[in-house]
Amino acid sequence: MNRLKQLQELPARYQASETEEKWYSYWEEHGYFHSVPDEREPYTVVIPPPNVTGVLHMGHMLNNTIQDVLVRRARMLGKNSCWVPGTDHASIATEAKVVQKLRTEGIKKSDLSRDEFLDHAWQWTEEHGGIILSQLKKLGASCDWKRTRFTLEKDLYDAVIDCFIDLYERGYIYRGKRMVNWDPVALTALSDEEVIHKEVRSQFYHVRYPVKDSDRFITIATTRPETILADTAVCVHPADPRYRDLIGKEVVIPVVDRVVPVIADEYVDPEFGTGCLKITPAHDPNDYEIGLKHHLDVIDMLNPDATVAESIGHYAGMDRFEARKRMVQRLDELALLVKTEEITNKVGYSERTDAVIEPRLSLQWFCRMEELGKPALDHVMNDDIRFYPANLKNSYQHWMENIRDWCISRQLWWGQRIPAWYYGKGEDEYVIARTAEQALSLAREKRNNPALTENELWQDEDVLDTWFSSWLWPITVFDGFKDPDNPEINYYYPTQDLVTAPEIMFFWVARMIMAGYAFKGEKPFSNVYYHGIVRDEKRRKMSKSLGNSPDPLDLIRKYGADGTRAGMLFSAPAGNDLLFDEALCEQGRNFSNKIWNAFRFLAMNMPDDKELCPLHEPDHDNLADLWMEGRIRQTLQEMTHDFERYRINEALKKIYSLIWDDFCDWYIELCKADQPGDKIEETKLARALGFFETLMKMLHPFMPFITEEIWHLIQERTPQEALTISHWPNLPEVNEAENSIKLFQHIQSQVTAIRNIQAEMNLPPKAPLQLVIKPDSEQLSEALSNSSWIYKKLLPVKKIIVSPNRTKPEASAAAVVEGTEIYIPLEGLIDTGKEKLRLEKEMARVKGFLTGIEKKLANEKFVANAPAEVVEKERAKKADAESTFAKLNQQYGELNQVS
RNA sequence: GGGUUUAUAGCUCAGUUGGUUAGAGCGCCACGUUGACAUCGUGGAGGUCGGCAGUUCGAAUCUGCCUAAACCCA
Repeated sequence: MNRLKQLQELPARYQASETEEKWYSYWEEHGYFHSVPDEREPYTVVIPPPNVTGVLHMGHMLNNTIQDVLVRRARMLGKNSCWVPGTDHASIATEAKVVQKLRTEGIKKSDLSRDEFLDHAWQWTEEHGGIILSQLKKLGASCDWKRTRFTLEKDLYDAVIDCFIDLYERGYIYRGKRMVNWDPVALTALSDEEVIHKEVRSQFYHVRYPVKDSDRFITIATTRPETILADTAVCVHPADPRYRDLIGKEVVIPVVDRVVPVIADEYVDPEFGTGCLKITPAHDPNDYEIGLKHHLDVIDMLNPDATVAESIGHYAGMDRFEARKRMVQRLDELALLVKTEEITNKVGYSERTDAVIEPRLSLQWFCRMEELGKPALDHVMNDDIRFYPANLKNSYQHWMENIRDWCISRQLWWGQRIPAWYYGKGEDEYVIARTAEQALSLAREKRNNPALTENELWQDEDVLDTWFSSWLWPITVFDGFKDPDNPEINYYYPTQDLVTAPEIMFFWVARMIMAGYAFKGEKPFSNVYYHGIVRDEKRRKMSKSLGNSPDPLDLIRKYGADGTRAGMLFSAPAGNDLLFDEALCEQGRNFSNKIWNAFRFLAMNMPDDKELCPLHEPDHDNLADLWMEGRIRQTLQEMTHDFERYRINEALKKIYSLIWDDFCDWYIELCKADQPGDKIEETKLARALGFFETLMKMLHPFMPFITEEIWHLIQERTPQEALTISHWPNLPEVNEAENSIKLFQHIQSQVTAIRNIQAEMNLPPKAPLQLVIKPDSEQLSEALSNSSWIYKKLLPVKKIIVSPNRTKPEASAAAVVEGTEIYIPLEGLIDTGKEKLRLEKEMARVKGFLTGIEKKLANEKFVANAPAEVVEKERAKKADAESTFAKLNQQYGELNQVS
């Protein structure tokens, strides 16, 4: 009784926050999101693990909303849905945050031991870790929380070490001195992918170097004049006539007065700059290559923090940019600075610290990519793994075919420590081992020295790139390294869908695919759905630093999680970036409210004394029922098609329109009792509730909370009957469905035409109308007669006559809808001038249409060449248009007689 | 410099193998609230599909060139 009363008195507005709290904990308590292997088909998704100490941003919102829609739908389709959540230790980002935090406490990283630092880092992780996961719950993410993993937890740590050792033994990992991308703020090497090239305005300094034993000069151009200090040659194109005679001579490097050779190499572009290139092998990758080729000296002028090294003898300890200024000044004083021009060039910045990357020669660990990349490329190109949108295969292919070895060592402490133990300073004096003991015995063997002690061994100080652990994620979350044949990995792997952004295709997707084939001999997932980047209305990427990103949790508070989810998805066409607009979340909230009020209206019509059981069998004598049922079936098919192509926003738009336009604006209107205040007939109400239930199922993956709420308001349900674990609707085919839809839509068009007349003739919306409907066939006439109640529900009908033989009543407004003539007698009300204008406009439209078709049909080539079907269709269109025009013309003529 | 993609109503986007005087949402305009919803209802006005040329009976849809923009790689 209480419940019935509650239903009668629902608030006029939907209250999102209480509802969301209630149902999320309900779902969690009943373990609906927990998956264990069983006989069902698995549907597995691994979350792209966010940074453990991060907070939810708009990109996460979009990413996880999409995953949740897919996972929830799969669950309703009867699959064993398993969405594995977790976080990433984000080596460089987290370490930077911890260092910064310690600095505010007056502690320098260099004052701490490795263990002390890691204690601080773990403490930080425990304080901030997992915030983002709890935020995902607010969004409604139906993750299997019991499976939450972290890339630095023991099992996953061990897996990374196993992986390193395995690859080392297979010859894919090597140590070498190479030119790497050096981040002088984070003090670590980075991979190529972690460098962002930005276009900037730079000064291009033209500097002349004196040619030794001559009064000539040779002019070079550079954007980094401080590196002159480390020049070891000047290079020209061998065929460049300007400098040909200087090849083999020597020049004097300004300021340091070092004498270096002038060499020739075809690498130099004579058109660019002065055509004369200064060579600094230690500080530029191309120069390094030239240096190797010509056996040049390598002079490293920078300390790790990008200050000038003591050994250079000038500007020692000075920051590189300060040194640059001073160098320019000095060159000017020496009258060697020819000119300065402003140019646009690309400069590499650290993805994490935004510091200008310094190419630096250093000893690092690398992973060979060529062989690992081969299957990863092939299986994407042959669609074993499908990309959505597919055109991203092109970038993938391009990257894969030009792949370079991966620098995997990072000069950081937060991460998996490289399992290399050294026993000497030589580049090869190391062993790879899981433990110190193992290392010792290996080292004794390798060195052939059984007396070697543990104290003479030291482990590499560095850790591995975070992506070197992330690439194993689809395997390690199911303990596929520790226990390669366990039932879980056998059941869940390969996973089905991966949802991510194109910007991490190389960082992560490509490498996961490599790892999948390298360690499991099988792809890690079948489909990769790439969504766009969330941008603001000015197309700027949303970011914290720009301050142009709303706080997702604020959005959820304002518009509800459902409204926010809908808003994100509305603006998210597959593959395109989305211009986020808060108005779309508002639209989502309004939609929630619309649904709420539709239900509230039905609830108000419920009997006072008993529960009403929703009916799922339509009334076959009620055209509206047959139509609604047909529309639902249609929409289900269309949504299935959209999901197959990952067109999630399209699917949402369809169910949105089905609920709002079809169900609320037409179906519910037709359920209403004739008299205001009277209740809806019980069986009609029961059927409306039946449809409502189906619609809630169809909307549930997108807007899980309000749908679950309404689901339980419609009927009392046991936990086994919760919407989130219910089955996706599957409506049986019905004969005549198509005809019912057509007939109903014909009536809809008529009703709209009549409303148009009401509006254009300025009739008060409630002024009673007489309607004369003149269909063009007996059969249609009978069908419309049987459904004449529909007109009465939707329009203020005083009297309605349906007959194919009626002539036009005098002084009436008229219209022709798909061959059916409509008259509205307006004795005394009609404004003949206006009505004439209306008809003229309509006639002009039809005439224009007709002219187009006649032209086409008059074209002999068209009639001769076009398929018969098409020609036939044009002829039918012509006949229809002619008939409509004739009817309109007659109506117009009669109007003339009246006036 | 190399590669990829995009260019359709004021805005954001649909438009299946070329064949309905081009569709949706938002925005805009007009009218409307004693019967769920103004976080609402009803009706309406807006594009000839970036430009040029071509293929074709027929092109927003195919081809070429041009212009503009975005992204990736070097």
